[in-house]
Amino acid sequence: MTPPPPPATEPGVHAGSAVRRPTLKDVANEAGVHPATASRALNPETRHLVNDETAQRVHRVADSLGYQPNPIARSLKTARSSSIGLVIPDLTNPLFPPIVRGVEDVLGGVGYNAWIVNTDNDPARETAAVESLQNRSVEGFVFATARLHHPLLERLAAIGTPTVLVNRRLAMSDIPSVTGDDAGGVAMAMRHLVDLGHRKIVHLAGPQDLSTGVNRLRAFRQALEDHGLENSPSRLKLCSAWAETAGAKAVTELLDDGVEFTAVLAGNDLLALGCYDALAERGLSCPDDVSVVGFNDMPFVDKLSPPLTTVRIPHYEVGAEAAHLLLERLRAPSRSARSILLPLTLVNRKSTAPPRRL
Amino acid sequence: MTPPPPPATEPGVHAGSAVRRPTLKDVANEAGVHPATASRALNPETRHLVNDETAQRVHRVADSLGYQPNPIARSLKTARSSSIGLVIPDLTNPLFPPIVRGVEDVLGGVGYNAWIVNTDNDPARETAAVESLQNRSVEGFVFATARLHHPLLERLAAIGTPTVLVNRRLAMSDIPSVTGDDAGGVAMAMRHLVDLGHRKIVHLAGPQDLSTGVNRLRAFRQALEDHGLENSPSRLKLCSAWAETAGAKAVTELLDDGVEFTAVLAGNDLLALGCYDALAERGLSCPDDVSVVGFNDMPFVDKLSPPLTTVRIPHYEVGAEAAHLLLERLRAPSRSARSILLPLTLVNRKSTAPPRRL
DNA sequence: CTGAAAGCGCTAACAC
DNA sequence: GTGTTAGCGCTTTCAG
Repeated sequence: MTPPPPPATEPGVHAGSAVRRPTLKDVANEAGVHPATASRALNPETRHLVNDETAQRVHRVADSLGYQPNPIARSLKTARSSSIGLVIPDLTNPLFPPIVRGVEDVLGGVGYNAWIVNTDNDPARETAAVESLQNRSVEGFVFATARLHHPLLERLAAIGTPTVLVNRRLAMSDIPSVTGDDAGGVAMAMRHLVDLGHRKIVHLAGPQDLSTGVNRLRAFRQALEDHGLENSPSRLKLCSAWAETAGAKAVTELLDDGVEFTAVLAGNDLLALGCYDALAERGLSCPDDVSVVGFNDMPFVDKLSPPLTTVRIPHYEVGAEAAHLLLERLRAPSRSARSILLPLTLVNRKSTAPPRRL
Repeated sequence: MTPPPPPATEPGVHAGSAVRRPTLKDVANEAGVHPATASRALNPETRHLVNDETAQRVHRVADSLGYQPNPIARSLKTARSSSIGLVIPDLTNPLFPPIVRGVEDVLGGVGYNAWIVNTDNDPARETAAVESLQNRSVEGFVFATARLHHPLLERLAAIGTPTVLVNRRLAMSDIPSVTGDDAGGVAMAMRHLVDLGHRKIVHLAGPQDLSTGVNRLRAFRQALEDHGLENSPSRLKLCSAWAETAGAKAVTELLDDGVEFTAVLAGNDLLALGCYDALAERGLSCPDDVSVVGFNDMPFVDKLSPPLTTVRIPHYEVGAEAAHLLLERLRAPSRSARSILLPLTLVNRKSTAPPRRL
């Protein structure tokens, strides 16, 4: 003799104010139980505390009413928000969207959401963003903005805020991170070049305040040594930014200085792009005159002419793994922090060939 | 005789549980006023209701305590969340990041935030996402996923949910939107081609269930007429997706069918890319044999060979304008809904030239 | 197993 | 101008 269900509201789409959304109390009343019982019945964690029959009734009523728990009220009570902060430099940099999707896809699977903020690499914006996210009670953070020395992240780690880094790491800290195996990637790229017969290889190194920049440079030096190649300082150009212009400038200077090289290992694809520009400007052909390999496998670098050979970083997986790490951390704050190194792959296209000139 | 301020806590960065974050009550106690008064003093909207002296004292105490209002508690009380939902097909499509940043940048300026969800163009995912966002009490939506016929959006509009569309619109509905002026863009592109001397121009039309697809096609036909060009059905290829493969397929079929053309107007850059592929496959050169113009000015299309001439849509501004429209709507729900058409620009690069072959 | 009661932090009537 | 009171919707002791 349950009362007839009320006129079914269109599930999922409620009016701004046309019909008040049902609350837990409504469900409880309708089901003839106390709100606390309804709460227990509806929450998977506590469902076992309530009589199975009652629980089913509550569920039926909830469905028929189109009841949806109010996460805000729940948050206020539990001080948990089912949300995390995802801090990136700039969404329009094609590196980051796959990471974001990786994070969101795994988070979404367990009812979590991410607040995304762009810092444009401005520490002040970053601090403000973190503060604002903390106000919104995020339970943890994923940062793609780590610098080698990063006071904010160090402080966050010190006070135990659940945090996972992606792509980049701090100089010294045990903050869990998910990064590509830069050293491995560089080794692959260098072996590729050496196998092709190249002996004079230059490196366009990225900013040395970021772990990626220093790791790739270090690995380059290691590869030089491993392959018995001369480690001349002239074979190295430090670029102040991961930007096309910086890459072009570096290669132009190399050329102007009369440095001999048949191949260049660019710290990333943007630098490689700049390299293409500078080479073209000097009437040098790629790969006939010089081979170049990039890093990241950005969208459309396969459309360049020649298509860019590059080291692919599994960005989506980076994001997904980071989300897993963070969730794990949130569930069991005690578990020791792990970091993950993801394998990279060389994508061999047309921008590398055996050296023609000495 | 104000009591000495407590030891200053590191502002902005609080421990997970080390020190409890100060609440309004703490501030009120410290300032010797009732929480309600503190609330009024701290809230710009109501600050005028309280004695200026008292208000200043409250502010001082709040600062010294590092007090930050809890948006969750406020939301629960006010039923407003200072957040909106931003629904896009896929963040990894380079079209969308600039839109997202446009939205977030203006929203952030007034204390709003956006929840971003990806639907992968799946209506079921979209419905689920909207529902989940409604649970989170978003105050409104920006949709980049509109189809000509879109029951969900129609329902949302019907019940008065503040909503703004970007890029695409519905067939018939007065939902406010911010889009590029597709008709104008196509007209510019066609005039460009005609001025170059092209008379045989084909159009690779995008999906016809999206407003962009039909608007660009309609404008193409209009341009044919305006310039006195023959409107032969063979000069048109409908593509089932905005994808490179679809573009390649279309052009290949055109070639196979012996259709004569010296220029192609691609519905978007991806289609243009496919066009490049198909042309190359047949040993045809661009722009020597055929000129192509794209649509969108995606990142890196200036790096193709030849660099793609395309119609640029100001995506960032689209997002920014949409945010403004939505905010306005949230402040004054009554104000009549406007839609905005943003001017497009032709980016003339190297992929168009006077026709060589007839 | 279920109900009662309290309270998360804040704001909005309503008094005074 | 300020305090009082109540309550947003939910969870969580604590009793029974």
